[in-house]
This record gives sequence, C-alpha cells and structure tokens, in this order.
Amino acid sequence: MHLTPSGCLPTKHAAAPRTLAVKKKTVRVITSTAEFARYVGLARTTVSRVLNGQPGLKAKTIDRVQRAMDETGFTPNAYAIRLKGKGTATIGICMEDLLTPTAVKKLAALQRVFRTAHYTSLIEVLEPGGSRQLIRHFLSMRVEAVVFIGHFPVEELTQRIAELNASATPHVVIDHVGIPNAHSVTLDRAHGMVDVVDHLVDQGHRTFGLLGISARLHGRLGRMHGIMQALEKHGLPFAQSTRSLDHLHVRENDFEYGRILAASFATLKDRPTAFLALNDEIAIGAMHGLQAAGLDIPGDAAVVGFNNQEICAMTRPTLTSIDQQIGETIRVGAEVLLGQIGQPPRAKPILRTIEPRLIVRQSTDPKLA
Amino acid sequence: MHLTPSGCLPTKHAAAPRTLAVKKKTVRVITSTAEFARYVGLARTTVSRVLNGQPGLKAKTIDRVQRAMDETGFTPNAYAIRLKGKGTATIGICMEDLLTPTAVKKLAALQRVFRTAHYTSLIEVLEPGGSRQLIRHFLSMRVEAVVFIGHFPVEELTQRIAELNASATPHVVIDHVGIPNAHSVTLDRAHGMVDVVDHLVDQGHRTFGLLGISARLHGRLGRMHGIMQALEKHGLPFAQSTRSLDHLHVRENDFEYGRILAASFATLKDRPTAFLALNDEIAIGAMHGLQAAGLDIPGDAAVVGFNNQEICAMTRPTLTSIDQQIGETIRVGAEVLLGQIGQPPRAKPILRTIEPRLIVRQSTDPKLA
DNA sequence: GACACACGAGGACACGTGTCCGCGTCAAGA
DNA sequence: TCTTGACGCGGACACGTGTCCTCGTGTGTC
Repeated sequence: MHLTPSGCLPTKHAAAPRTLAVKKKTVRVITSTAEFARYVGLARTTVSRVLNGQPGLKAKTIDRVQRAMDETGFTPNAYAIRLKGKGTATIGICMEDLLTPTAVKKLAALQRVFRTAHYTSLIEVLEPGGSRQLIRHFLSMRVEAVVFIGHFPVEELTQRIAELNASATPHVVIDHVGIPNAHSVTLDRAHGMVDVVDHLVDQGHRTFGLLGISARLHGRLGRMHGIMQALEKHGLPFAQSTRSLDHLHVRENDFEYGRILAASFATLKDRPTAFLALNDEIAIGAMHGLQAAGLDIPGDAAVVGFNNQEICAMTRPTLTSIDQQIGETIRVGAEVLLGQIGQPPRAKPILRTIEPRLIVRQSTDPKLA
Repeated sequence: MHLTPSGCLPTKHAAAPRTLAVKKKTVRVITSTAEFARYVGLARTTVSRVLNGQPGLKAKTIDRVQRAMDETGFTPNAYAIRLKGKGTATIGICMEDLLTPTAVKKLAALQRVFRTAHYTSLIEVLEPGGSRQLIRHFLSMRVEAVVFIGHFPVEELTQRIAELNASATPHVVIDHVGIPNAHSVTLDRAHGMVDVVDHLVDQGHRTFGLLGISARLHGRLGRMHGIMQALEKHGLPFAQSTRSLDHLHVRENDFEYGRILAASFATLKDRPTAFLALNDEIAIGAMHGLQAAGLDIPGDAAVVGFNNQEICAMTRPTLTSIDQQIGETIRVGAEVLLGQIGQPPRAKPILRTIEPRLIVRQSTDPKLA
C-alpha cells in the first residue's frame, strides 16, 4: 500500500468517494477503521487492538495510531461498536417538558449522577400521546434503564411501565402519584403540609385559604391528607378551618392565578389569615394580590409556597416554602435505578419516599422581617 | 418451524438464552428480526419489508406482523439500522449546563424545532475540559450537526469548531462572543443597551450605576459598546455619567451580589439615579439592597434587568428588563443549522444577529406603579 | 386441467466493528 | 547460522439490519 498522508486515499470502490472541497483542497472524511488503517499503514485488526487498549503492542505503534487520529480526526462508528458489544451504557430519561424549573433541576442532577457512573443519558421530551413511540425509541436504542420525570397521564404511564417490565428494562418514576406497580421515588407532600400547618398554628393562625391545592385524592402522600391530618391533631375541624376559591377562576398562568385568587379572598368578610399555595408562583401571585388589597404580609396574612425555588428569596417579603430535597430525591432515584441493572426483575415495586423540608421566611414569620 | 406463540422459542444456539423469570413464567426477550420472524412464522426479509413499508405485501401479512409486535414488544435494533442506513437524523446539542434558565429555554425550543423537522436531539452537558471528548462522542454517533448553547472557553470552542469543519459536520453557536470563524446567532446586546439608555434618559436620568457589567470588550455587539454609543448620542460623557463598584465585591450568588453592590451604592453621596444590571437576578438583588436603604423604586432609583425572565413580573415593583427573543433566536439558529445539512461547507462563517426588546415595567416607570 | 400471476421464502451481500487464530517477519541471543 | 520470541498481518466470524434477487408455491381464471 502506498499512501500519501496528505489525503487523497484510495478506496475499495474508486467511484463516488465522500469528499468535500475546502478552498481548492480536497479533504477526505475517513469513516471506517479499515480506511483509517490504510492511512496509518497498519492492519485493521492492529488498529482495532490499539483503540481497545489490548496488550502486546509496541509503544511506537500505539503512538503512530494516536498521531494519525489527531491528524485525521477519525472516530470509530459508535453504532457498529454498540451493535457488536454487549451493553450500550445508555439510560433513557423521559421528561414531561423542559420548561418546569424543578423538573429540569432533577434532570440536571440525574445527568450528573449517570455521568459519574459512566452512563450516557438519552434525554427525550414526551409529546402528548407519544409515550408509546418514545418507549419504543428507547428500547430500540437498547437503553439499559428508563427514568420518568414529570407528570404523565396515569393510564398511559402504567401501560409503558408494563411494557418496560415485559422487556426486562429497569425503570424508576420520580415523584409521580398513582402508578402503583412502578418503582418510584415520591415526595411525602403530606408530611410537608403537616410541617406547614404546625408552623402556622404555632404562629397563631386558625383559618387557612387553599390556593390551587386540589381536593383530588392523591393518597397517603398527598397534600390534602397531610393538611387534614395536621388540622385534626390541633383540634381544628377541616370544613370550618379551610376555604378554597379555586372554582372561581381558571388556572393558566400560575402567577396570575394566585393574584386573582388572593383578590377574591381579600373581599371576603371572614378571610382566612394564612394561605397555602400549590407552588411558589401561585404563592407569589397571591402575595401581590393581597398586598394590592392593602394587606400586610405577614401581619394581616401569611403565605406559604411550595418548591423553595430561588425566587422565594427574591420577593418582598421573602417567601416561606417547602423544599423538595431534589438532591436527595435524585440520589435515591439513581440508587433504585442502578440497583436494578444486571439484576433479575423484582416482583414487588420499590417505593421510596423523600421527606421535604420547611424553609421559614418572612411571609409567615414577623420576626424575620 | 414449529413455534408456540406462548413463548419459549428455539434459538440458534440453544445454550444460555437471555431469559428472565417472572412469577414462574419464563419470558423471552426477542432481540432480532430473525428471531421475531420465526415467532411470527414468516421469513426475516418479509418482516423487514413490512417494517419498512415496502409494497407488494398482503394486508393479512402486515396485520400478522403488527399483532406480533404488540404481543412481544419487539423493537428493531436502532444501532443495526443506523449502521446500515445513510443518515442518523441526529443532531448533537452541547450545553454549558442545565441550570441556567435562559439556556434551558433555548434547549427546549430547539428540541421542539428539531423534533418537528424529524431530527433526534442528542443532548450532552459539557464538563470543564471535556469538550474534545464530547465532540468525539458526537462524531462517533455520526450526528448530522452540532449546536452549542451557553458560554465556553473561547480557545477550546474555536478548536472544536475547526474539528467539526474538518469532518464536514455543520454547526451553529448560539449567542456566544469571540468565536470569529463559527457560524453563529448572536444577540445584539449593544442595541438593547441603547434602548435602555434612551428610555432612562427619557425618564430624566443622567447618572448610571453599572451592576456586574464588565468592561471586557465584547466587540460591536457588546453591552459596553451600546452604553457608550447611547450616552454619546445624548451628549453625556461616559466617565462622568457611569459608575461601577464591581471591584468591591465578589460575584458568587447573583442575587446577593446585586444586593451588596446596591448597598455600597446607597452609601455614596453622588449616587446614580439609574442602575443597569447584568441580569435579572442581580437587578432584583439590587432592588432589595436599595429598598433596604430606604430608597423608593422607581422614585429614588430606577433599575433595569436583563433576560426578562418570569420573575420580572413577580417582584415589587415589577422589573424593567430586556427580552432575549429566545423564540426568534432559536428559529434563526435552526434555520442556519438545517440549511447547512446536505450542502457543501461554506468558506465564510454565517453571522446572524437578533434584536432584543426592551420591556418597560414599574422599576423604571412611575406611571406604571 | 393448463396457465398466469401475486406473494412469500430464503440466499446473498453490505454496513463497521471486536476478537480469535494461524502465519509470516524481523531482530536479538546463543 | 540457527533458534526463539515479539509483534504485526490478514482471514474468518459474529452482531442485526436493509435490500436485491431468484425461486417456489399457492390462488385464481379461462
């Protein structure tokens, strides 16, 4: 073989080589080890052994290959490698969307964990109704496990989990309610609400406005369960102590929803003195609504958010909120997931719960103002 | 071939089939078209033709395959398909991180565009110093193009762009400064600052505090250039009209940085009446700092942020800010990128600029309060 | 009953890789 | 000069797929 290192290499089929002209110079893009080996002047098998770090090779040979790789920018075809090899070292991450800050935070943390465990993350966003196709895509890419982050239609997700189980692909569902047969890590929202109510009762509050907290039963770990449990503990009857005006308005933009709900509450004679919001955005909107009605926070009304996002420290007054403990959630989630890989499938679903943490700020505590 | 549809299919090598026990029942995971074809009772080639929608097949046959796919959950191996086929229909997206909200917004928008164009996004986060390895990974996965979102070391990125060009892989760099030879879409920050200064001068302001806006020269599109240009237009000498205290504090948490910078400014006798912040977080911190010093916003001091994030509407007062026009940025970016695919490489880099938009709110306009 | 035709079977090759194995070559040491 | 390693060569097979081709078989029609 006589090769000119300056390019213009012969190919098996002389016709139609993949070339491209850059300023009169013809640059070949090497696409296979065979072609590359010809460039280096070694046998394909020898090059392959260098690339895979096999023993019994002279340092000079290894160096020669290394140098040629830098020169040509040759990269072995991952698809061929994965086709031949056993595992793909890939984990599929199915996201509801990339716009929910807390979900993206989980994604970021998870991606970091997988990376340090030498797994590649295959991140996909689920289009409505496309879950079946998405999971098929994951399986087609032979992912070694799948993570679900966000909220999905229960029935659809249940079906997907079944399919994953059928193909012996491990999975974990992060913080989703109502998927009984799935391995999952769930935030104990009930516990969080107990902490909130305890704190507010301690501050002298006896009546509570609920902002966007739906009465839908989310089971033992749901918010409602926690609120009821805590009120009962303090001897406060639920029906008399709580009030919701959710039915009066439509939830589109959370901030605006919170503002207008608060405005409605402000007109009530027997207005609650404390407000529990579904999330931080609604809570902040509510603060604006209450303040616009001339009420002082926390003097006239206390407000509590949920998620403890960065914004909570940026409002006036700063917002008491509940921290999801995302770091811990992801740590446990990864543990559950990686623990399944290479193991026989479990008959019973793994269920782990995470305890949230109440972060008290000015919106509920006058002493902090 | 005599097959029992209930499972337990024969394999080429009878030894060590990949099985898993689920409640006494043995479930086989079908991993190849050949195996699947045997299950269906058709030839492998026939199944392949069904899967690829080739003509000349009886409806009954197609249905038989479809049914069997639902039963077994069989998915063809994407790696084998990609190995054989021409293109991978994959685009690599290189992110600085997944924690910067504006960057993630761009990612989300880009992913949507690619999806509708039938491209799969391969999202990866760049670890410091790992850019070389990351691009090799992309090339190994035979991506058809690469997008960079975020801020990267200039020299490193320049090198990567060169490598991509060498392998004839299209690219686009979203909103990055100082990469002269890269195809890029850049926000015209200068233009944005001109709008801001015009607006503030219009409101009667003549002195400006700069919060975190570095004097590093970012060229014609940089913030500083715009500020100087606008001041000159209004006959205001830059040195006398602007003031920066960035050197007094260390920037760690943006909110806190803004707060403490504002606190320092508040002690000055000849305090500026308007403040321009590097981003919304710093601006909000500054508002807190100024308010804590007893100053009224916008009465005693005006504050302007950058990015126009959702938070801007949630502060008191609401924050005037500059919108990056992310939708437009991504639209143009995708256009630049997809336009390169399948075309011969360009000699000259494509440079597109995006005009930001000033969003005026209460923090600079007393009439809106 | 003979013929045409539609459809599926199955062999073959290619894609780019990892890996095994027998063989040739070259240099060092006896 | 002969022996002995060390090391690289190159053929072979496998991975799972798409696609082309030839051949057989079944079905329907006259």
